[in-house]
Amino acid sequence: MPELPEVETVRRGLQPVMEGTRIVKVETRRPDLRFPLPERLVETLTGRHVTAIGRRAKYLMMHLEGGPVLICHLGMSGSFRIEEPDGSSTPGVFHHERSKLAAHDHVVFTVENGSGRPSRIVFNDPRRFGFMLLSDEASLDEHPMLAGLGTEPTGNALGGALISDLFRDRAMPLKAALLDQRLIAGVGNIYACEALWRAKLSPRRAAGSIAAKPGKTSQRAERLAKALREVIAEAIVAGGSSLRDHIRTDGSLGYFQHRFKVYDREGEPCPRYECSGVIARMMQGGRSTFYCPVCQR
DNA sequence: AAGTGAACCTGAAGGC
DNA sequence: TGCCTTCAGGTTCACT
Repeated sequence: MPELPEVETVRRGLQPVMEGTRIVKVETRRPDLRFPLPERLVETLTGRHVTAIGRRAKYLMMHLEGGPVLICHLGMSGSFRIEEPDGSSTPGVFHHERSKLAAHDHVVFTVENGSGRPSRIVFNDPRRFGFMLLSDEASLDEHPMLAGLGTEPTGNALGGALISDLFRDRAMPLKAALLDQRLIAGVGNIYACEALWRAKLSPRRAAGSIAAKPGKTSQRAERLAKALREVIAEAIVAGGSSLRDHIRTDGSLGYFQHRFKVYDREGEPCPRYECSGVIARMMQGGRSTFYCPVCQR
């Protein structure tokens, strides 16, 4: 489910309910996700105030008073849902299920904002590829899961010049380069496909082939940088993509999936104006790549 | 270095 | 109805 836009959507959902609140209870309903849950998870979090909910690439960070940071990754199927207090005026679809937990609800946080009406934040992950790790504010950047991450594909940091520098002399296919979190961090299978279509670049092309010669600029690298920034930004505005299940913390759906141009559209005509191509699917590194063989070169 | 395949795990969808 | 295969938004590791 979650690439950068989905994780950012989750962050924005959690922020108003968690920031500034105190965690009054943490319940773990199994000992492990992808990794064993941190041994001291419950005792470290219980009773502490949440100071901020952050994000880096596809990682969520729950910052706690006094220094601890809970690093969360949603894997393929992880999600958080928020259960507002009974009688809250905030709309939520889970009021009636307040006392029930569903299959694959693995970690339950109860937070208290001072009104005397606690909310529950429930982490659900059927496939358990997600994980939670404890770190500390002071050493967060050096945490093994975060230290090697590349540039965020948001804002102005990612430009043609940087793409050129990152991709120069690399023989790996562009698609593989986009999925390499050490180069650009947060792009997954969907947005890699979509960005390459927008940039009219073949997923097969060697990454190094779009790099500018020293001292020059590369139109292809500029196009790819722009396509990445735009598709990520648009997806965040749309609340991410919801494919097989709900994504947003309030139970509503993101709607960017309706704007996919190539992803999961094998056999459909290429949506580009006056392109006669048909969207194709191939496997690269064990993942499906969707692309237009006609206009993506 | 690049490419492939497998592994982790569950569930949905499609074919028969 | 059931049984089987294939595939899925991520990451990592072993091997050619």
